[in-house]
Amino acid sequence: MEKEESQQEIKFKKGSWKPEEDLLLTRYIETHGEGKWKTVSKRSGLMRGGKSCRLRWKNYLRPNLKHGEMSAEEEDLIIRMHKLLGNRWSLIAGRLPGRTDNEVKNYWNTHLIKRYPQCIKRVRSSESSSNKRKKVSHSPNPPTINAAQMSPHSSNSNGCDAGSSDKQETVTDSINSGSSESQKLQAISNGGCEGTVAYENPPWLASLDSYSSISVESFHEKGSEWWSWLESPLYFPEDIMYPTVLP
DNA sequence: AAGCGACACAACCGCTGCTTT
DNA sequence: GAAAGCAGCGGTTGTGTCGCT
Repeated sequence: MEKEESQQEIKFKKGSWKPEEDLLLTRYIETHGEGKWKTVSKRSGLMRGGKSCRLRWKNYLRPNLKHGEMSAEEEDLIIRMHKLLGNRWSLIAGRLPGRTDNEVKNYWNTHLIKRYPQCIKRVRSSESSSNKRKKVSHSPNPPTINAAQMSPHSSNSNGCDAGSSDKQETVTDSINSGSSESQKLQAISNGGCEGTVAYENPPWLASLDSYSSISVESFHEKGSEWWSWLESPLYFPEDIMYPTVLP
């Protein structure tokens, strides 16, 4: 049985999708709806794996998708969100109507990464200390957010800028190490910076019931409030995280 | 005009976590 | 509670296109 299926998988077609395949998939989903991708791949007549079907639909065929150049607003939001969430592309894409996680990821990797190389370092160093993919809610509701990744970056007069990979490591190290609960919370609420926090703490800190995550329920409840806060210029002063735009 | 390298984007792969049995 | 199956995510790779020599 398993052997049979694995043999069948070998027959799955790979590579670029042809217009007629797109049409088949679109018609099938319009009739039967999304989901059960394994079934889609079998019943639609496509010789494609379920994963491939899903990806094609989500990234290309789905209605209301935007293609083409990112607007300045979208780009700005990506930068802000990336600073906050790191490489959580699906979350970032969720705030960009019509854009997919793959598109955001590609855009970041091809366009923005050149302009903000200091940010790569920061994310990599932060991910190296918490490399495991963070839990994301299965429901369509907002996900669980890892508090370490949401830590606000303080303004500073003590070299504690948000672009500092060292400082980011300090935060995550502190959180991941065997520090006490209160020390961990301190590390988060200070954004890893000892001393003054020049910018107002984020509203979600008040809702933290543990150092590691914010509950789905509380995020759902307060989500829009937090997002609008996130999007405010106060939170990510451009001159701190991105002091220069490289030529 | 041909060859080559860089770039952009689509698609694949491996892994994780949730749901179902 | 354990195992299996499935969906989704992020990293990586493959391929087509464009510009330069």
